[in-house]
Order: sequence, then structure tokens, then C-alpha cells
Amino acid sequence: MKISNKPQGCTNLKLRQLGRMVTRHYDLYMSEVGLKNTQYALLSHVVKLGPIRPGDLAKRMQMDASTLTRNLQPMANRGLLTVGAGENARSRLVKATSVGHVVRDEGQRVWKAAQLALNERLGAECVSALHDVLDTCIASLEEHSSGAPNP
Amino acid sequence: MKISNKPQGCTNLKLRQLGRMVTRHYDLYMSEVGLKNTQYALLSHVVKLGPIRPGDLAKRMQMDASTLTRNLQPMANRGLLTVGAGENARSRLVKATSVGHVVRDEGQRVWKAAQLALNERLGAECVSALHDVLDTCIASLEEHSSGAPNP
DNA sequence: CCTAGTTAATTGCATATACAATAATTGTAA
DNA sequence: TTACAATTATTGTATATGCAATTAACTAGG
Repeated sequence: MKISNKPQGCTNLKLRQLGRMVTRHYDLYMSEVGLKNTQYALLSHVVKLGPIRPGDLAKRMQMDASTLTRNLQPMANRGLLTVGAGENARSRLVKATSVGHVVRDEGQRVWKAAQLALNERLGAECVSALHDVLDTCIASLEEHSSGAPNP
Repeated sequence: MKISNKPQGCTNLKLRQLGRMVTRHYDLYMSEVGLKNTQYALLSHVVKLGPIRPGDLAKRMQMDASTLTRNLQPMANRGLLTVGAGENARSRLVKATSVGHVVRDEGQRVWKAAQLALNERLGAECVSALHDVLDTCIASLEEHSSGAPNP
């Protein structure tokens, strides 16, 4: 794949456009288990990162803390996870319920189908190239805020 | 940059994470002229694509028509654009006002600053690679836009 | 002990996003 | 020509997103 010398166009625009397209693709699949793409991502993180404080989880997901607070609510209401007391009275711990674990497994099944279908539509090589450059960019922008890789 | 054989991880997750990061970056700059990154993108499209029907504009931006309807409202309220009558009684035409043109030009100024700063943070080469693969993916998904889902 | 600064999470406000359903209109075939 | 299908835009409902402001609670200094 040829690489141009100077960046042309708007990075933000391109990212958002592809983001919308890919999000619609995933949502189509995830709806089979009653999850939005974002909810599956959140649930997966909670399952893998065990009991975790909201603030830390938000940092891991490159998400504003207030966004996380609200995204947790519909899932807590459905009984997929709990936002319980932490060590301090001011800190909390998020963890997945047993139902949450089950739904995550179901979600993982349809996620795999969605990912395979996307690989098919774009070509595995193209998806790999995309992942590589996304990883590089995320890591690059992360440098100013420390954090370990995602699950 | 080495390219892996098989796609690893979730394309949707990576896209959304980088999307959030980059969006925050742009919004920081665009706030200088009172625009959200999305509003600048929309205004630019309207300026460039002249009077255009909402449906066509939505397709161009890979955006749901109902999303576009609502995104137009705050901008129409601010007098940046108008949603006027089209040829039929059921179709409309969106066009930028003179104020809208001025604000677009101001926006373009700060957009350039934002893009340059991003190139700086990521490296121009990395941004170019990102653009290339994003363009490829968008074009690819545009072709078979009749995505036959979940069989 | 009390006060000032810091940190954690949440709430207020505004916008973005999309699917489903609806309204309004146009096109078409019997 | 009228009944029915297709098109175009808009609401209904729900979630996502983030900045600014707020609340609550911990931590230092005095």
C-alpha cells in the first residue's frame, strides 16, 4: 500500500466516518444478545480487569469519567454489573455479576462473528494494517497519561 | 512498520478509543471559534457541496438521516445554515448562510492548527499511514454498502 | 482540631448517534 | 383514477460523549 508524503484531509473526519460505519456493523451483530457495541466493550473490560475503580477504568478506556458513570447505569440496571463500595467512602468498585459473565460470553460469540465478517468485507490484510496503525497512534497519544494495554 | 498476519483485538474498540482521543484534541482547538468538531465537519460539507438535500448529505457523510436532521438544528438556530424548501414539497435543501461561510473560514484556520499539532504529536508519517488505511477502509465499506448481516 | 488543597465520583447541560415508527408526498399500475 | 408502493424527512426512544460545576471525602499544614 502506497503511503503519501504529507497528510491530506482531516484525520478527525475520516476517523469518525469509519467509526460510524464500523459501529453500525458491530451493533447489527451485537443486537442479537441485546448489547450495544459500547456496552460489550465496557462489560469485557470489567470482566477482564476484575473489580476496578471507575476512574481507573475510564483511563483505561480513554473515556471521560463522567461518560463512564453514565454508561455504567443501564448495565447496572440490567444486573450485568455492580458499582459497589470501594476502600474509601469516596471510591467505588465496579465488577461483573454472574449474569454479566454469561452475557459477556454470549457477546463474545457474536463479536467474533462480527469481526470475521468485517475481516471478510475489508480483507484481513487491510484490517491488520488498520489495527497496527491504530495501536501505534493510541500508544503515541497515551504517552502523556500512563496506562497498560487493553484486554 | 511491521504488519501482522491475522487481525488481533477488536477493530471497533480501537477505532472508538482513538476516535475519542482525536475528537477531544480537535474540540480543544475548535472551541476557540465556538464549534464542535462535528459541527465544523458538517458546516464544511454544506459549504463545499452547495445547496444539497439532507438525504444526500447524510449519505456523503456516512451518517444516518435522522442524525443529520438533528445535527443541523443547533447550527440553523445559530444562523450558520438554512434548511429551506427543495424542488418537491417533501424534499429540502441545506445551504450555508453568509455568516456560516465566515465561521467556516475561521474554523478552517483553527482546524489547520489542530491538524498540524496532531501531525506533530503522532508524526506526519504515521498520520499519512493512518489516512491511507482509513481511506481504503471507507471506500471498501462504501462499495458493498448493502451489508447482509447476521444470517 | 481545623482549614485549605486534592482527589473521586456524580450531576447539569449540550451535542452526537442510530433504529423504529411516523408523516407527508410522489410515483405507478390496474 | 384510485389504491398501493416507494421516497423523503422527521419524531420517539435510548444510548454515548465530554466539559464545567458540584458534592463528598481524604490529606496536609498550622
